[in-house]
Amino acid sequence: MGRGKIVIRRIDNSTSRQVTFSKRRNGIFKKAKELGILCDAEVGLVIFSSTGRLYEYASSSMKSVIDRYGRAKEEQQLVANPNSELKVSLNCDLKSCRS
Amino acid sequence: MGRGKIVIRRIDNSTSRQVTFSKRRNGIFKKAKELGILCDAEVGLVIFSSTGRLYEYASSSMKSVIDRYGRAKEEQQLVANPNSELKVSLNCDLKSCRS
DNA sequence: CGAGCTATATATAACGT
DNA sequence: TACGTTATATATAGCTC
Repeated sequence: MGRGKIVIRRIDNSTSRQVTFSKRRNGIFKKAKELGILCDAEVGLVIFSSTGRLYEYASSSMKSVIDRYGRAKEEQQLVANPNSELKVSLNCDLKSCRS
Repeated sequence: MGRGKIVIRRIDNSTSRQVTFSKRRNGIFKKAKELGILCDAEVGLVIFSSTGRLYEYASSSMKSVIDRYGRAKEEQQLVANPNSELKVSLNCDLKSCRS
């Protein structure tokens, strides 16, 4: 998206990499916000630059996103590896929640 | 970006919302991957659709991103609220790491 | 440097099937 | 309803200041 087409590989020149990082970081944060609003989704985005600096965006709060992520992952594990008497009822509950 | 300009507000029609969600989700994941590669950044993206389904992308692993996020947040707290004898040495260390 | 400025490359909204 | 298509809106690469 620009004057010339680029190949997606690490930008060697440090200055160019910083400039591109700044521009694209702004772009992806905007996209994340739009997705959250347009589609009523909960979005969490964490980015560490190559210099180690943290940038973040969450449509709600990062804590909320990470907590929910942990719970969702636990559910995935249970469904993939059912090993308790909760299997049947849990599967039913999950399926009924899906669109 | 399309046949018509849209306003960024929640899409009321459920079907349209799902379609837009699917397209934009793909788009933002692509952007996240490109940013990670081009700029040598560590990226973590978590999205919960309005139906509650989880979608995720991490340039490394989500665990790595979340762990690093937690550590970065702790550092931010320490720098913002210095309340220990570690203040001076920690500030020095952090500053020397910045570009 | 960091902040704009276009020309182009991409993403995607509105339609077709 | 889920997939292609394509006209348009956006993002952004390379420059300029």
